Amino acid sequence: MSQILSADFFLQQDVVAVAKQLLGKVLVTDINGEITAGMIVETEAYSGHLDKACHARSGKTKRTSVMYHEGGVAYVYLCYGIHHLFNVVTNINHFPDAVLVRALEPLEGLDVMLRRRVKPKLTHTLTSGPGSLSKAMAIDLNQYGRKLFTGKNIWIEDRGIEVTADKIKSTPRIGVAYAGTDAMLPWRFYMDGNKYISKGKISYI
DNA sequence: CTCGCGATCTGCT
DNA sequence: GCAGATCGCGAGG
Repeated sequence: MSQILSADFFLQQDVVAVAKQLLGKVLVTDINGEITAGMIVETEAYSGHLDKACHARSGKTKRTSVMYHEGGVAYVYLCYGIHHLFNVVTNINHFPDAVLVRALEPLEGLDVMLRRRVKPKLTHTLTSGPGSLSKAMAIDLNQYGRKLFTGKNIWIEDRGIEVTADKIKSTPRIGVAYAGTDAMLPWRFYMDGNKYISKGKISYI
């Protein structure tokens, strides 16, 4: 009943569509035999050179180079010098699109996640926010560029969770006020009512 | 609950 | 030099 997303899934050329399709899918990591899994409940789409909020807006750098790879690899970067943020690279070769995963609903390995986050018990903050979920899932620069469809280390599964269009809400992306009119694009998507949604400040302009 | 702030690294200006 | 796709803490309501 659970199917690892194939390489083809990530080659779709509409990153906004992929951001919506990833809601309800399950992100899994196996780090030194410790399995953790969580349902993706919040995403943001970032689309290539023309998107003023996308890291690829100023071309290819050491940090962004993996965004130019064909879809299906991980783009992980350090934000504010502290937090690792996890993105799914999409689109075909040379088109630097990515989906930022902003929140998960924990499903498996709760004890491992709590230990990594140094938390005594489960609350909605365990995997609410991109930096938090990366810490809970042990995602860091070791995952940079790693393939997401091999079923090893890190991958994404379809477990048949159905997310109908009326359950998907959209808003502008978080923390991208510097992006001019692109800050208003409604490219943040989340599952309505899920308690693990992050509470970041929305940047309208 | 909300607000303000410090931590700490990358890459552009 | 500085701002950034953030978080957790303490103080105040």
